[in-house]
Formats: sequence, structure tokens, C-alpha cells
Amino acid sequence: MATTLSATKLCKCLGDDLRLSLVCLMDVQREICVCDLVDALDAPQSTISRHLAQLRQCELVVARRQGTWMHYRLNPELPEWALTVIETLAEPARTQLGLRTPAPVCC
Amino acid sequence: MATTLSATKLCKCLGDDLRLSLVCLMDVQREICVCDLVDALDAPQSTISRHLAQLRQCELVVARRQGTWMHYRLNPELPEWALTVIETLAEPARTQLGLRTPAPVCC
DNA sequence: CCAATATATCCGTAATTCCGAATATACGAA
DNA sequence: TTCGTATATTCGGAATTACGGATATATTGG
Repeated sequence: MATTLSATKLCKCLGDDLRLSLVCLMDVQREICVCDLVDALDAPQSTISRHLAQLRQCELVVARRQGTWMHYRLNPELPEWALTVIETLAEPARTQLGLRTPAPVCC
Repeated sequence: MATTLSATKLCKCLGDDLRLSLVCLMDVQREICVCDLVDALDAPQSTISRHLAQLRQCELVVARRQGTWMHYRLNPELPEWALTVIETLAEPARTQLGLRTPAPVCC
């Protein structure tokens, strides 16, 4: 089910406030753990986890386990066009979505 | 109902094969009329028209009437980041969606 | 006014996506 | 093993979106 990333699929992933926020946060912080994501964005944990799963499934992000924590970051093997899109969107998205760069809280 | 374009909304618009195809075709051809779109993409006219309406409503594209024909093109007042996203996606999308640049047929 | 062409909109239905509480799982520490 | 914390998954229902045939509208030419 890990169909390779297509332009349409990338856009679908980014076409949701919460997922776009997640991706933006990962774009600033090289790596960020779920607890930080949960309290940076105001949404229940299950919702965030579900969206993270979706991003993982599209191979937009990868996760690394460290003990109980999961650290997420953008997939370093993203095709260049995908990365360009993300970085182009990051700035307008941050202001539009009211994201302030959160200081790493836990981990 | 013409809420200004946001990053999320742009992605939502582009997160559909048909709409992305439409946008790609407008990105190559400066201007293209509906009949050309209809026979470049293999979809019923009402479907294409509906998606065009959606793109119009998000202000991603603008239309110009010339007699019976409608000519569509990317909104020239698109914010720069939006245009960058579109142009970044255009190339991979074209091959992924199997779009060949169609020779203008009518108009 | 009428017919023909191009395009848009309506509308009922099908498909997809989203939500969040509840529950399950994974891991470290005691 | 048992507990506590962190995260993931399940599940049923709500909401959104997509589809396309039928129909409406707009425009030109006769």
C-alpha cells in the first residue's frame, strides 16, 4: 500500500490544516516528537496520531523510535520537487495557520 | 464565498487528478478553452466544468468569455508562492498523469 | 424568434475523508 | 510482572466531496 509519492498525493496530504501544520513543524525543527506536536497543535492525540500515520503511509515523513517517544521528520529521501513544494508553502502556511515555532518541550 | 487563497486551500485544489491536470494544462498553454480541456482529459463535460468552477471559486484560475467559448488561464494575480508551487508540480504531474501538451483544437 | 453549439448548474447518490472516545500496544522503570 | 507514560489503532457515525445524466443558460447565426 506504499504507493510512491505522486504530485496529487502530496497535495492531498498537504490539503488539510492539521497535516500541513505537522509538516511545517517538521520543516523547521529537523526532528520533533509527538508530544511536542500534540501540544503545539490543539487537537486530541488520536487525531494527530492518525494524521501522522497518513503522512507516514505516503512516505512524506519517517519516524524514529527512541524509547517510548517517536521522533518524526520529513522523509530525507523526498523527491526534490516535493521538498520544494513543502518549503515554498511553509512560510505562508505558518502565518496562515498561526504556528509559532515551539521550543522543544519534552525529549 | 471567495475566501482568499490559503496554502491549505491551494493544496486541496491541486489534490485531485483532474484538477491538477487542468491546472497543468493552463500552465503550459497560456490560455485554453473548455472544449480543449474536455478532449484533452477523458472526462464528461459536466465533471470538468464543475472542477473548473471550483478552481475559479478559489481564485486559482480566471475565465474570459469569447463568444460561446470560455478561455481559462491561471489567475495572473496569484501570490508568488502559489505560482511557485504550481510550477514545481507541473513537470512531475505531467508525466505522472500522462498529459501530453495538446495542440489547440478549437478556438 | 429559432436552432445549434458551448458551457454551467442541479440533484440524487456513491465514495471518501474526518472525527474523537475507547482501546490496544510498546517500552522503561521499579 | 506490574505500572505509567507515549503513541497507535479501531470503529461507528458525521461531514465533505465526487460523480455524471439531465437540464438550464448564454451566445451566435439564420
